[in-house]
Amino acid sequence: MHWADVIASELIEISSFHRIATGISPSGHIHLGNLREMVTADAIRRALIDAGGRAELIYIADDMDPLRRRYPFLPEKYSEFVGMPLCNIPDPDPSGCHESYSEHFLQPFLESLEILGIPVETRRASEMYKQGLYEDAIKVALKNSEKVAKIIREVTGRELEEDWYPFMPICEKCGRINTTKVTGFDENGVYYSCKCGNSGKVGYKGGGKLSWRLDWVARWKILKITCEPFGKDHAAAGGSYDTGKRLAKEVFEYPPPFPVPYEWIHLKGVGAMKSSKGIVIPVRDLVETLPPELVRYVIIRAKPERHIEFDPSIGLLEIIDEFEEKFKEKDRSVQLSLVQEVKYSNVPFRHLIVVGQIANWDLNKAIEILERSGYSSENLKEDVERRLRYCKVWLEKYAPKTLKFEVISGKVEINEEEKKFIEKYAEKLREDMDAETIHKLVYEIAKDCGIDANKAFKAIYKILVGKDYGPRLGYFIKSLGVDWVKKRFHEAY
RNA sequence: GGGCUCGUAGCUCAGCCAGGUAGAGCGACGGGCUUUUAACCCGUCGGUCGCGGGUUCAAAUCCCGUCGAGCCCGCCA
Repeated sequence: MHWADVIASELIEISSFHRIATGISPSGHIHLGNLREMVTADAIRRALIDAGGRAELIYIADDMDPLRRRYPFLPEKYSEFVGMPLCNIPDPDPSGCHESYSEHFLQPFLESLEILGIPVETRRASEMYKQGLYEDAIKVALKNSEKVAKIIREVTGRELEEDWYPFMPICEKCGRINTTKVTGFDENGVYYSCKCGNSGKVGYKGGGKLSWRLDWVARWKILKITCEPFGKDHAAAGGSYDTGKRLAKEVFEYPPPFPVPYEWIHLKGVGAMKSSKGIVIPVRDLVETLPPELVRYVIIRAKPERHIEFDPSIGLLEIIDEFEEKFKEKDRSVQLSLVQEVKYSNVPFRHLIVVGQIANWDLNKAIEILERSGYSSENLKEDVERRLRYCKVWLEKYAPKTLKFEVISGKVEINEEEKKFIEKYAEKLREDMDAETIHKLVYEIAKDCGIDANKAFKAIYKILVGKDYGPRLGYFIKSLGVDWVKKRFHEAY
């Protein structure tokens, strides 16, 4: 049974309707590692529906979260914004394409979610706070500060100051949220003093936010969350899910959601993807490189509790092979990955890599080549058009050099034997020959010259692509144009 | 100090939740194929399921312990 179906079957015993929450932080590029949370949630949503239940996905974008420090990808002057809520910090892109720091990272991610077929209700924390949705929760938390502190002490073993409050006001003077300290509260608002020297009072609607461990729990109740995937950092003993469970029951009187902890995705040879370190593959980039079903498949094929070692290069090619194979078997991971009804032709991605390069990414030329090689199906053109685009991007961005070739010009060093072969070959090569004839001619001429066919092929590849090997020769020469190839032979030595 | 995950063929992993004669892909080796760049087809080799104990008619699977690897929490979120 697929992991998503196992979770769905457990959920459906609790209720037939579920609200699944996700909470990826828009504090930097949202990357493949973050995406795991969304795709995991969506796989569960689909599994629930397949099991006869209903489900909705909610994404709480915590744009009230303060900027922790100036990350390496940020300009120098961003030091001054450290501590301010992300929604109040300007777009770090020099073009200022979005209205705030958080929107700059959030927007492309939301676009990607549409491409990935993940229907999600997005709620921004800043808006929820301003709308007053948190008001009751804040009051409950403040009134129960001692109880909250006790729970946190018991679960985490951490010491909290006597006058600790689970609320972080935004300083009206310096705009920071992590430099303030609550000094008291009443019906009108929360009183604070800030390290900047300012002190004052903020309201319950948008004047500040609950500290993380409380904020998370408050959301569960406000949005009626029943299930939530989260990173294993939250899942560790004494982590925020542990405190959350108790706070939910004892302070907010709401049952904690069904937890689905998941592991990090590592970038092969680099380590865990961390937006703060800038080692990431942004989701936006990924959906331009791979068909959506494959992006999903990378995540869905692995159980959430397992590490994923993501290799965007040759390793990805192996996953694509696997996907194409399992696609025929109606594999469950494939089912849960498909976004729309896509009709795959029988052309492997691996082969498109070669054809695309020969055809110089021209669709009609590519189709022509494919048809000559015997591929045919109703949806060939439609499918190739779609996947050829991805293929090109992948090849440019992630493919190992060994899979790329480039038609070269200029002189090439070849020996007498090779020269003799090339000359004879060029002499016999004619424009009206078909690919197969061109190909067979190599063996013929090689035999005449008394050289090994292998050497003959190598000689030609050396001249055309500067390597000992290359794409299947007949089609290659045909698509380059026989006359052009002859000319190339002449200028090569 | 605490928690989680992993340990099964040379490699990557499936199988474990609901116990019933160890699987796949890749690699290697042998063969086929007048080259789809790491194409394709056929075949062979390859594992005391980390280790020790327990439960059971029966354990890779359940339980206890132990060793090794990785990560997380004990700042913030």
